[in-house]
Amino acid sequence: METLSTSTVHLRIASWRKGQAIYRQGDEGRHWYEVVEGFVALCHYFGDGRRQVSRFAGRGDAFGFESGLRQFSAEALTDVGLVGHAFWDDRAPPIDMTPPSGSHPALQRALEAVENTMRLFSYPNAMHRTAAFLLQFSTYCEQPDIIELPMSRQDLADHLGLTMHTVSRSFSELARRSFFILEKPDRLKVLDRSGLEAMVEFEKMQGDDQLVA
Amino acid sequence: METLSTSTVHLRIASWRKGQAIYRQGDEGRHWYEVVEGFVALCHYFGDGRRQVSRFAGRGDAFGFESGLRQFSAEALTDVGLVGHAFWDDRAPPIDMTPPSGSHPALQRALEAVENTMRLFSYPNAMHRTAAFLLQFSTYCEQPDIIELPMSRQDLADHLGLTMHTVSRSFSELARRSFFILEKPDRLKVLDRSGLEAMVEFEKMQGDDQLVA
DNA sequence: CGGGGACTTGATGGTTGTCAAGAAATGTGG
DNA sequence: CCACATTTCTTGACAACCATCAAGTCCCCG
Repeated sequence: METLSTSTVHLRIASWRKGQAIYRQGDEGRHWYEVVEGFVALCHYFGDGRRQVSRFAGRGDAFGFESGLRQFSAEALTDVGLVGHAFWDDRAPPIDMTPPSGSHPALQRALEAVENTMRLFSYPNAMHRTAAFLLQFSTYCEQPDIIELPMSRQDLADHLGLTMHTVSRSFSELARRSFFILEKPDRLKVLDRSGLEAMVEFEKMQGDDQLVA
Repeated sequence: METLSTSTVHLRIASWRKGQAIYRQGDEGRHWYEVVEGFVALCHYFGDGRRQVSRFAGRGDAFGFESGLRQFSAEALTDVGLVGHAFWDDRAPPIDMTPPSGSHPALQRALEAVENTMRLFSYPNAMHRTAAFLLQFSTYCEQPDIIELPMSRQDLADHLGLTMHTVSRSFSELARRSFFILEKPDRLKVLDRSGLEAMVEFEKMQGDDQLVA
């Protein structure tokens, strides 16, 4: 951990280089982190080599709440700047993580992020799932119609439960249908955002009269 | 909400009947809940009718942390007993939801539960995914080798990202291979637990030398 | 005992994973 | 700055898997 500056004992700003692991599955957790700059992939490795990317964390997101052994690895997709918070020091926690009475704690946001990811899996096919992901991810991008992807096709595949090939085919198909242009593999220019939103039936979510039993 | 007893202003024990909704997507969240008895499905409805069951909550699990509008519906799969905690009253929170310094707060457990669900999606096919779910769920069952399922095949399908038919076929195939016997559709007797565990390559998770980049 | 819902099973077509090859992008050394 | 090597990405062909449609069976409850 390359410390750049230290404001208090339990709060450190540090940076990692692209490709480095911030921590690994199996490590003992001592800190949780907020992303200041760049992108991090949180992923779980299985014994047989499968990898599950549970979410990508960008500016403002927090991760690393496992206080015992890490269940995930945190991998820097780009050069990354983080604020690290020590678990063992709970004097004046820098972010409110107390019960959900008013404030909006980091842990709750992490839960929502994972739940958002889970929703991707309800889409019927690879193209819809890919489109839904792109819309989700576009909120991280500065220009509204340019999506720059810090992660590889394999990272996306491990996130979406598909293969790299199917992800690539989905991109190509969406581009063929003029939803966007693939300027480079990791940079796409959105032409028809509302078309994408319609395609993924963007979570009307209003309490439409769904009944139980 | 049928109140059975009231211990303080912000903590109520209540029960729901099988099939009832504890709350619905779109409602305003006022409480979070702990399950005392029975099972609850947390599910998200999409505008086009798709349903995603993000997790099942059993005894000891907590749910309902969305303090704004509910993103999920909570549906009672069986008769259910719950402890409800009001958000707006933070005097003496009944369960520790403070930062992860030692204790094991309810919110953190919920995050882990969703992350566990996500791992199911990394399995290559329906049978493996089903087997992995059954092993996960068996921890709720009292007798180690009898799994009683409170949820329907459709609930399972919405949880696993499959159709009811494929879930049913997976059950039949696993039974045909003698991993268990389907005594009834909702009750199965496990014959070969270690075989199931081997099949799903049960999370060795040890920091085996996985490298990044 | 009878009716209705839930579950199971068969047949078929569409989608995705696999295997394989080729194209594009990236990095390196001259 | 260019040539080459390496990695990443794309695309094609084929097989395996799953969703769909359609019956049929089982189970639960009246």
